[in-house]
Amino acid sequence: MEKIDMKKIAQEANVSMTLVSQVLNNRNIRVAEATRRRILDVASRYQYVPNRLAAALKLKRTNTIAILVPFTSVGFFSELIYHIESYALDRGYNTLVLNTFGDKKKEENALQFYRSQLADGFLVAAQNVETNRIILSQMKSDSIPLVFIDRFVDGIEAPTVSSDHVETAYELCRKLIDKGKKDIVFIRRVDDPENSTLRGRVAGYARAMESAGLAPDVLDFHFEGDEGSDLLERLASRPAPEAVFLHSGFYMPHLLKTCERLGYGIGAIDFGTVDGFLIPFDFSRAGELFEMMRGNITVAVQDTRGIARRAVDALIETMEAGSSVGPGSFIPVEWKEL
Amino acid sequence: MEKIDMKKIAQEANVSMTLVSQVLNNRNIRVAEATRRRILDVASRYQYVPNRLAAALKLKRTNTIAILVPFTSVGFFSELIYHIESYALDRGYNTLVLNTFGDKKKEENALQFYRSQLADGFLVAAQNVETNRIILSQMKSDSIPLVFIDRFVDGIEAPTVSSDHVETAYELCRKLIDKGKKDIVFIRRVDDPENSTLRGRVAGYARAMESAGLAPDVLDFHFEGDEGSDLLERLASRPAPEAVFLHSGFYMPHLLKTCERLGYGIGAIDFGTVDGFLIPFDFSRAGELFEMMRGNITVAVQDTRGIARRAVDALIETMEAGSSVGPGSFIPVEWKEL
DNA sequence: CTGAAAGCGCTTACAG
DNA sequence: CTGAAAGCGCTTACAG
Repeated sequence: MEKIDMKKIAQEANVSMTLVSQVLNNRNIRVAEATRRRILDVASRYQYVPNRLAAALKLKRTNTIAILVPFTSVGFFSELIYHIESYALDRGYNTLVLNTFGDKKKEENALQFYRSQLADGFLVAAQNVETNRIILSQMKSDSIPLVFIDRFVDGIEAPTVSSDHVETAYELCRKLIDKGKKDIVFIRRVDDPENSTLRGRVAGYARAMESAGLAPDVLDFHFEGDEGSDLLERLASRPAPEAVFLHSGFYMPHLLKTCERLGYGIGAIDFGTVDGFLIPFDFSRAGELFEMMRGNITVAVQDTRGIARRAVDALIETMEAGSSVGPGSFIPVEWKEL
Repeated sequence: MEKIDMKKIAQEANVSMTLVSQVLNNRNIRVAEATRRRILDVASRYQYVPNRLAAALKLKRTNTIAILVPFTSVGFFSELIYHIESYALDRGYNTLVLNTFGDKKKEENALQFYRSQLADGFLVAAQNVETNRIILSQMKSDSIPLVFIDRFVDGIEAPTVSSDHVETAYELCRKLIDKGKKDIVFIRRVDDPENSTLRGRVAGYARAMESAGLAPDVLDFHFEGDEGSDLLERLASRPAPEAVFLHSGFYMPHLLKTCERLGYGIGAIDFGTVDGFLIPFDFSRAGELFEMMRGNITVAVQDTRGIARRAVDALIETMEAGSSVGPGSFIPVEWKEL
């Protein structure tokens, strides 16, 4: 089967390429119905599929939204991608996911992508803030439409759609305080310290503690899969806390395993975190731990669907209007206690 | 900041576009070092980024691999994507994930994508077999490089990289038989009946049962999220089984919830499945269930990393050699008992 | 060492 | 109603 293009269709149907293009793209021009049929017939006979590369080159628009997120196989970002892709498709846009794997080099490459014109707009949850600031500001100066999702980069003006991380953390910490806890440690993974989400949560936690006359107590750990974590050592060097505020549910299984190895009386600890978590089937003693924790878990669940839709709307608005929409929006979280 | 292209760089540097292209792409031609510097300087001064659309249009190659998979936020496909992207990048290829959401229309669109030249080759885990057969055979006749991953479509000749689903199911069923179980029901979601993976597992299960003089017993259910499932009714109409072979661990939480609602003595049932599973944090009674199941779970865990790498290798070989590699390969599974 | 020119497959004023 | 022609931004023979 030989390769077919518009030129061949035009020859075969005895019309000009102009007409072929118009008809195939459903432009509402007046064409003789017979001519129209002829063109369509030839196209389908040869199983013609347009070359989007060529069209995009000419039109300077690809009808595609790029989503830049750190890779996660479960949880917040994974759900977010699902909802973004699904909703963007409904709104007539293709999507392109650029995973960064927490790798500076890869995130940089992904961002350089933008000027290679493969996408009309970007939804960005940047991970390596330092690396990205430069590229993101280039994007701004080239007026590439850009919306931050979940997190933002200081100094880059773009709408941000996210939960209100500060308020959420404040409320979560208040809930722990209201249960009578005083010794509440905020546990955070620090591999990504400039992450605005994390910073916001720390700020909300600290404000809640201070306003209750308590001293904020932040414990940092490093994490590279179940192997390279120093959480155990960090926790071992101090007494077991009364309550724990873990900045993201993503690390909850790891935290539980660690607590277990340290021999903590898990039933006595209150846990608060953001976003639900999943326990792996081969997590030994998972059953007992679950039982012990019952009644001591507070979770702020982010509305990934809401965030996704608002972000896509904001980006499309920016792309189509050519103007930046407001300062972004906060999407409310949902609380779960169990 | 004005838009910069090769033409402008050429003018600015007082050379031809040819030279600019050569230098910027590191072609090893002999250029005066001064000229070379000049070109590079101008390019970086204007923050030049090449238009990959234009290059791809000319070269008829994008250096991109498309991955077509049904969307899953956790589990097998999610891990697979991670390993494919990561390894493909190591081998110098960009990737593009096309999620299908189990939607015929969307899968069709995604496949039509192929001839729009946005990718040089495809890794396909097709979900809607009927819809796709036509398009896939078009791809074959256009000699687009294609490798099936995990599952294949009958009648389309392309290498398939996957676990040996038949053998794996046979062995899994044997393990249950060896534990002394006779009443072993195979539970499967039937929304995707032509799925070759599922078919293979049923075949392996049936062979193991028959070779032990037992009657295969397959129970079908429909599933659309936790809401629209008829598993409860299907199970309720019969006595509790001695052992269950669930075709994929993905549905394990759903099965457990259902068993619990039916009041099964879960400790008495042996469970066998393929791929690990994750228990949601808000799964009520998860703890007790975990405890009851201990010692009764057998899982065949697929080697997603191995599958991903082999598949990418096979695809790249096909793309670069222009010739189809062999009939594909099986990647061994790993067994877990707990 | 270097450049002029054709062409990848589209779209769209512009001119009948 | 319809067509000839320019141009999107690259790459690559081909010719000095």
